[in-house]
Amino acid sequence: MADSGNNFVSLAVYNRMPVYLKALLALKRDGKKFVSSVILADYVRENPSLVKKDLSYAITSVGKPKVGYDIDSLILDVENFLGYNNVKDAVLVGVGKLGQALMGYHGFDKYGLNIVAGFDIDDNVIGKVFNGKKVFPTDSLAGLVSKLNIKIGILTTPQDHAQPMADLLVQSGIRAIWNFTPVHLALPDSVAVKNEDMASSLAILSKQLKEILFKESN
Amino acid sequence: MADSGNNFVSLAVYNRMPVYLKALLALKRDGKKFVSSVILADYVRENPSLVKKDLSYAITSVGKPKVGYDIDSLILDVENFLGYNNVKDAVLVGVGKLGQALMGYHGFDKYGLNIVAGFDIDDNVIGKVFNGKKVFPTDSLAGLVSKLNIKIGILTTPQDHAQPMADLLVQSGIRAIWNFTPVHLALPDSVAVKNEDMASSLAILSKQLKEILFKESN
DNA sequence: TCCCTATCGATATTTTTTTATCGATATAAT
DNA sequence: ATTATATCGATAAAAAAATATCGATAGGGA
Repeated sequence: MADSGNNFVSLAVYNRMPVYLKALLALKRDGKKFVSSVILADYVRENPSLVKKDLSYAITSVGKPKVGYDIDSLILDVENFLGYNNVKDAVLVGVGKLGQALMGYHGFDKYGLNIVAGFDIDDNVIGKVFNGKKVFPTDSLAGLVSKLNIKIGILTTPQDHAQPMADLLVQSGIRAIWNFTPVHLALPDSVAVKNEDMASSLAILSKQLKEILFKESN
Repeated sequence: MADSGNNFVSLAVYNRMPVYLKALLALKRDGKKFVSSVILADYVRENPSLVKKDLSYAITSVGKPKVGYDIDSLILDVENFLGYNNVKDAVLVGVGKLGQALMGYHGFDKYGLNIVAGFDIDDNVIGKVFNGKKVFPTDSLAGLVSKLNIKIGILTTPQDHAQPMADLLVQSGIRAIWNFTPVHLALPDSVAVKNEDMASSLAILSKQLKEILFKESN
């Protein structure tokens, strides 16, 4: 049954769910109507039992023995679980190359994320428009955030502005920060943080590469 | 003792290690010489026992009772564990906004990652230079990768080019792909993949935000 | 129609990860 | 010099996560 309210679901499940979704969309494109946990597990390289348990958090209707799950309905369930249907407004602070890339990324619509505006201190970008979203001076951040009751902030500033801008976001009423800077932010418990940690990713990739090359040399 | 060779260390450790490193660098900047597992755990919001166990994978010298670990030597150990000292060359495919941001990002030096060149099919970027790295046509990718024996490819293309370009990378001899596209890549087992999954990150951030707001409303 | 089989969903088992405990010891205080 | 204490490092215990098992059942084929 679907997880209504606040039953605990582990972060690992949240990490795998979008992977299942990508697989389901690919299977749908291939014209498939049903998929079993075995097929899906094979596709995403997980264990079928794990897939069944994970999907049980999202699913609203039962799967059929001998056939598996209805792909269309499963896609809806997973998208719903991930919150892709309820739109979440966000502001972005630091409109450099990365900030521009994120403002211009059309994929966020799909995830239910709507970047309302960008903020920067640089006159060269203030006033510019990326993907229909305008860049404002950081002075005006607090006003807009509180007026529109925005809860999510995306942080793409240079390192030395990360903490001050995070503080400004929090003062303005932001309660969740998606941190693309490599800075360890000091924030109150009342604010959620997700660090997009390139260092970790790269370390994991290197480790895996090392393991693959090691296995071959033996 | 430090993990030499191929003793298994879990991905969770690899995820936390860069967080410890950031904390250690911050403590060093504050003039601290030693740090205990309790202090470090408090800083990164983990359990002291976990910190001790994690650090044991990286550490080469023992910590002192009543004092803790020597910060300078611990920083070296963790950087070594993460492979920041041995330089890893990489190529980047897809020099759009995100590709340019990554090519221009100076932080990668620190992690031991050296982007040697960018590749694209668009004449508007071919020939341009970002952060001292030139952009070449994708035709020339295979030649350069095999000549320089490069093992890591960074994928920042539009969605529809992701799989073909991943295939090209693999054919050229690339053995590890850092995938910034939201595409599920079909690749042989002999190639490591790390998906930089924005969908997962955002889902986790939303979940945390929801939990925080839920907790307050009760 | 009646069996055979693939699969679900629930639960039991196993494995992995995290946390707690404890003896040894270096440092600081008395 | 002696004592008290904070910490390490090893290991035991607990918790969490992943995997395997199994009865029930829908669908396909004899």
